[in-house]
Amino acid sequence: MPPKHSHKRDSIAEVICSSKAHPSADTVYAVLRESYPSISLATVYRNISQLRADGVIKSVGVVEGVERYDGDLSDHPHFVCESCGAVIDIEPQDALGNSSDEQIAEKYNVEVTGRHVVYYGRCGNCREKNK
Amino acid sequence: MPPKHSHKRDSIAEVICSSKAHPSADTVYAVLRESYPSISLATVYRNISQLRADGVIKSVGVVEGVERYDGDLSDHPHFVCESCGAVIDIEPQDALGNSSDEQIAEKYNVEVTGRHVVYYGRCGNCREKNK
DNA sequence: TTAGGTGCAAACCCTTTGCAGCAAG
DNA sequence: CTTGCTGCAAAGGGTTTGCACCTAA
Repeated sequence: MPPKHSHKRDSIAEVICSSKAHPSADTVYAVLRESYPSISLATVYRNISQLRADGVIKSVGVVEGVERYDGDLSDHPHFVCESCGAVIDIEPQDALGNSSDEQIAEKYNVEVTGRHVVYYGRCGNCREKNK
Repeated sequence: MPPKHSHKRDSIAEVICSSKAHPSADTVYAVLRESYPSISLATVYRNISQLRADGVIKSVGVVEGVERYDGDLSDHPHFVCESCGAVIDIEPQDALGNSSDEQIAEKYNVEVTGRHVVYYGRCGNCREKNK
């Protein structure tokens, strides 16, 4: 049978995709309570999980113990404020190797104190196991 | 008065700094139970926190819900296996812009499916607040 | 009718903290 | 002494899950 439709799931996706703040589950929950006063946090978590599996949204990592999500699936850098936890998009052309910290600092009005490059995938062990 | 000395803290730092696996608090705990059968997980967490504040170790982020640590303070890329959670060091010269995914895949025997560049620091708002 | 979606509450799990006792300067 | 370190157990806080009910195809 054809996949079902869920207004709430659509709304959750919309909140994440239309925001530039990389919201957490709890933030999405707070926003949606205005439209769906009875919505449950569990519903938000479950739908976020499914939206991730469906490739509609992705995680940008855990900031201050809370997972943050992004509706922009393109591979791009982020800036994380260590004071308030804000997550800011950095344009791909400003990535490491193309731009200095000073250039990023000026362009995005931030102070860069550190950077981190992470690759994801499967390690040699897991590939051997045909996982 | 001069700062005190703690054999356990030294051992915790040593486990992290001598490992290339980027261990979690729980992994450190498991290792140290061999030398200190009565050590508490709380002690591991407290000392990790202090070692971080002292700049002896740093966090490499949260993998599968668990924080991982690195005794190599240099700014370098990592590879995270999405199957088993392994964290592998990537040499700085292989960072984005200097190396293709294929080159990384071959050199480190991994399969790269994604990458992420993160800058850390203070955002404009927080700088205005003189935080 | 029937697989999937939802709310609620409890469970989970990693991490932190309060407290009393211990150890080192 | 006096400050810091430790173990224990409990508390915290974000996320997941079991269950019964509801909803859309």
